Amino acid sequence: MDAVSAPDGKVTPRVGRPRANPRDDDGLDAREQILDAAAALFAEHGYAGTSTRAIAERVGIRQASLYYHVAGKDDLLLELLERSVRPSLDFVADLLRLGAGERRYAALHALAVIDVGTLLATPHNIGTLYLTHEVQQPRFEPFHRHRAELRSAYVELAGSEFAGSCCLQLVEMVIGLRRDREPAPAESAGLREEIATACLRVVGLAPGRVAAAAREGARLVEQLAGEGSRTPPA
Amino acid sequence: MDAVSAPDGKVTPRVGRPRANPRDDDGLDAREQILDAAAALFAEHGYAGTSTRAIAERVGIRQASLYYHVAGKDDLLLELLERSVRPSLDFVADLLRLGAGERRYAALHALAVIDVGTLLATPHNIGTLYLTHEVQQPRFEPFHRHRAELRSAYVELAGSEFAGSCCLQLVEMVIGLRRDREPAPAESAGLREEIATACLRVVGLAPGRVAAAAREGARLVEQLAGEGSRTPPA
DNA sequence: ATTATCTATAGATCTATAGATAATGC
DNA sequence: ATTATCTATAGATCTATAGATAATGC
Repeated sequence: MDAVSAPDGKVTPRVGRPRANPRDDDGLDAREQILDAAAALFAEHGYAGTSTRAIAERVGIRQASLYYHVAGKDDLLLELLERSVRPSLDFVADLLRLGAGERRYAALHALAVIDVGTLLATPHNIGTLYLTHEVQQPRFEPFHRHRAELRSAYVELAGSEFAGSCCLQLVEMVIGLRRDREPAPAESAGLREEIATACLRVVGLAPGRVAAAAREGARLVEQLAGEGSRTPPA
Repeated sequence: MDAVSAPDGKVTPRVGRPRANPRDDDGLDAREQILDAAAALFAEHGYAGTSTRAIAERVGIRQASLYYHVAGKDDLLLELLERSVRPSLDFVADLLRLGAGERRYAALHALAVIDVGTLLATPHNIGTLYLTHEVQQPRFEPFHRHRAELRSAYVELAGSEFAGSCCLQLVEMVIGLRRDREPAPAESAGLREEIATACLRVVGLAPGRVAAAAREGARLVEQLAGEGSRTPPA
């Protein structure tokens, strides 16, 4: 046994000097614990409003000890941002292929369902960080590239720049809904469908055809989520 | 003449010790100059990312001199936030009255047009501050109340909580569009219509009735904007 | 005399680095 | 010996207050 995860939450001996205020062992390695603490605090107080000291305190270590695991605060934000787009992005290529021609609307529905799902599955509602102003700094360019890829998938499936923007905007509504009131898992499933259906309406699909496209979209989601080793989002 | 505004932009003598770095006289009083500088900097670097020193420097005064006109940084943010909702809110009562019954969709369209208009008219795209995390502090409760009023107007006209959220979300899309690329005034008019029409579609109005509701909505906007002493938004 | 600024500064941060130390592993 | 932490601190902020000063107004 490798001296880290305890199957029952008991404290497990670690290499290195002991922490000042050890928390219950959650089985995560130190970097992951730090990312989780940062996510929670960034989401509540914003990036600039969160000090490295506050992050360290939540983890149970001293402020300076963060730097053994992490290059700096921006390092943390970048990784969290990436985790909020990557899972959706993993499906984009397949969806664009499957969505060529007739099944465009089904694919759009599926993309929305998946993307709302990853935003819901994200720990501590990281999506709130999308609009933090610091994100515009060149340091976060990799995230921007990935989000732009996602956006252009919406544009292609929705049929125009404007319609694509509307869909992305509707999908990201889930961030605010989740902030105002954490939805129960049961509601979440319905929310994914509702938002995806709103996307179909906003792009101008005739109401008579919305239900069919939604059904076909749901099939696409199951097909893609089942197929790879990927986890289906929440 | 009252020693402040110069009709031709020339420097006008002021009461009080001269400023360290006087800018060209823009005719605004000091508080207004400070608000404008704060808006520009908050929008670019965020609230937490903007120091009082930076605001003062943009105005051409020393950091400490701000406090003669302003109680603190949060004072500035609150006032800017209020200015981004108040103009729309001034129309809400009338729209809810006019929109009872059959004209609900026309009133929804009108509300969206007006609201996109005020977000477009806002100096330095203040709307970006809606999602700044500091806004959640109790200090900014007055703004929250006003935005909640606006939101519930959308909910009432759209017919459900969810549909109302969708509309508000679509309207606020203009903030991001404006951030990515400042739209020319000519595009702005079209944008208002496009977004308002997207709202009608997203709430499920039959496509055949969208155009008529949009026309009627446009009439409502003219009627309301013309009627009071209020300025029609940009 | 009044007004709007200035200079100077206290006190409270905050990030990141340097070097010491308390565990385990061999 | 290696690892993961600790303590201590430098250097750079940042907000807000106190008191001085340079204009205009009367």
